Amino acid sequence: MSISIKDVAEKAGVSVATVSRVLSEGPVRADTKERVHAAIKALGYRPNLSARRLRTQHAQTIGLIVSDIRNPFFTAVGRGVEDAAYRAGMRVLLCNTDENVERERMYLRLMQEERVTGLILAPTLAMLDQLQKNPLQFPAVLIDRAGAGGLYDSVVLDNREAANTLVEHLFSEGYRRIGGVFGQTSATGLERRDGYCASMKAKGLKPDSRLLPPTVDAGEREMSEWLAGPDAPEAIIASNGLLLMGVVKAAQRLGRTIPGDLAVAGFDNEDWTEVVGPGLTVIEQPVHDIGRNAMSLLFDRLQNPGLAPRKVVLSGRCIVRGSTLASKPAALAENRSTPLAAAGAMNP
Amino acid sequence: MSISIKDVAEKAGVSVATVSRVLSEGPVRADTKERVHAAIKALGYRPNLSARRLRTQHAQTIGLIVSDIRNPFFTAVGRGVEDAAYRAGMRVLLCNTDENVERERMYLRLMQEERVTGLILAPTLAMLDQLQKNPLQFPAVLIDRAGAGGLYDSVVLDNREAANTLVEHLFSEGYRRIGGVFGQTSATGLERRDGYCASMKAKGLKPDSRLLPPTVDAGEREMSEWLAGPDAPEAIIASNGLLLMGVVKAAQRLGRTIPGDLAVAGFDNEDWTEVVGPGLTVIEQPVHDIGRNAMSLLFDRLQNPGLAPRKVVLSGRCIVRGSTLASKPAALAENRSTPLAAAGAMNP
DNA sequence: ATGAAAGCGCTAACAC
DNA sequence: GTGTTAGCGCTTTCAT
Repeated sequence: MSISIKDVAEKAGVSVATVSRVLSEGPVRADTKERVHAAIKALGYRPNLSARRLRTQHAQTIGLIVSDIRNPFFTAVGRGVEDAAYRAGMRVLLCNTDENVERERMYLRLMQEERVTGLILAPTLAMLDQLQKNPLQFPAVLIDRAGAGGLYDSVVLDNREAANTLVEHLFSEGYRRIGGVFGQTSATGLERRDGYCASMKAKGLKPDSRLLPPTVDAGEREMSEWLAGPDAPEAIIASNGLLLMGVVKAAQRLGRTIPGDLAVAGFDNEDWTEVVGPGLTVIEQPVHDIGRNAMSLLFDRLQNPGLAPRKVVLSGRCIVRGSTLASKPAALAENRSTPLAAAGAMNP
Repeated sequence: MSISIKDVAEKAGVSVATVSRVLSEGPVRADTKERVHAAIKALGYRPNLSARRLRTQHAQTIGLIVSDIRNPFFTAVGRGVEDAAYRAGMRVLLCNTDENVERERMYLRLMQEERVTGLILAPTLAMLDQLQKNPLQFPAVLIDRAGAGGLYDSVVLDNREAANTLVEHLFSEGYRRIGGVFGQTSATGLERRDGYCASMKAKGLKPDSRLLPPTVDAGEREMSEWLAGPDAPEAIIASNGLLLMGVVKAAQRLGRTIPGDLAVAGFDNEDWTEVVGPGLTVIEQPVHDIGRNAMSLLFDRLQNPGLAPRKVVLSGRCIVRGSTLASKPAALAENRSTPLAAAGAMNP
């Protein structure tokens, strides 16, 4: 049994109500306040948050459910959320689903049991569906993966545009046999594939894409087969940082040079994409903004629950690096370790 | 106000005690149990965890305080902790300190207010000191950074041995002017530096090391200056994944080839270290085991608070890749994108 | 400015 | 097997 407000009251010779007032900066005479503070310090008292939450009926807690916090995209978004929550005096309850609907459901239950103030969620495809049928009991904002949405606030990337940007870029660099690997568990993966397919068709090219679990291993395995086969592409687009890593690993394993044998472009401007090989061309997402925007939508809704659902669509930024510039290989060949030569931004 | 156990009791025509018993799988007649379950479903009832925790006086919660969850080392450790907690039916409360003692103190306070069952903590140097003077009120396990420890259970890497392994390896490859960059905020960084210095001196070499904030930027900045100056090393050791990335970026920015102009070795076997340049020689830490071991120490202590503090020391594994093999550059020169040629493991 | 007391939702004696 | 009740630690009227 730990120190309670009652112990403090006793020690300070006041009632528990007074102690409570001191804690919440209520109206208390200066000298009593002093006595209470002294008692708190002497006893090492810390208020019990469970009790406080039970009494006040608000948890001051934001739930954050993502697929895998090891994915740098979600770590960054998570920090954005955390920073905003922290400024608002709220806790963040973070959960990983591993793209597993069972776990997702479990954590959703947990959020309810914690009576969270609000929820920020990157749902799997399966969950997205359920969310429409069984709406959540508390305010929620969808991030990264909103699908057609409708019921919820959301903040997402313009996935089709971004995919189109990559295709355009590869096309303009002379590539025609452009393949794609996309995450199969999220609306985001599907949208990027849609954008890719549409863009290819618009150019009279034949799209060739694979849907995979969004992991490094799956990407490496699939690409190893694909690159070894007869229909190997000359350029590849990967729909997130994990698959992108898988593509690079597969290319290296098979001894394919980048961009000589295979041009590579993808999503997520992680640190390593700048230093690997000739540098990788990627779509940079405004990761921190995604978290911040989500929190701001959430706070708006908390203050005004009647609001119509809003969808914030952010634009990616295409960072061109050597991995898609086979047409000018001379600039790269002379020095193995200065692949930054071709770095720059287009389509801001 | 949300649905409470009372509403369920009413709807099912039983007392709240009975509902509670149903929830905790207590002795209840089958048909009443059924009625209660029906009521729960009909009302969409979910128990209030704050109330339950208040009443039962245990939070079923493990606190986890790390410096930065974006650091893949901590993300991995975190998953180890989470998995173990999950199996034991416990929540994990995760907090990032950014190596900032203020935030660290704040989160420690939070943990107390949440009345966590136990705590797993990677403290800064400054906090490590305070922990000895003001012992925590609840069971805690130190990870990654235990210092001399004494008061707490801990699980750490054999940092001196690992640093020594890297020096040995570089030495045997013919390098003599071996520098090092180490994190300045953790006991771990200091230990690795100690090991490095001792090892260098034992060989009659002059250690040359820098203590830095453990970030990519700090590493890149420091190394950029160092490499451009007159006392540039011919090999460098980086004490964690972030500094290692900084080293690589600096080398690239200055046009230094790896390992031709600069050999590079470091800690943390992250995915990208395998694909960058000729592959980076690193010490692989048993990241998942660290989390698991920490949880198991914690559970032991919860069951038996009288136990003397235990320290678990794990060994790293040195994975040799091309970044330290300048002596055989021919094998690497022929193909820019197959740097795995020299991969292998020593010192298991 | 301060205290007395009710009650948030739940579990655990204790009765029957 | 089930109901009654006390109380976990806190905040918040309502008195004074």
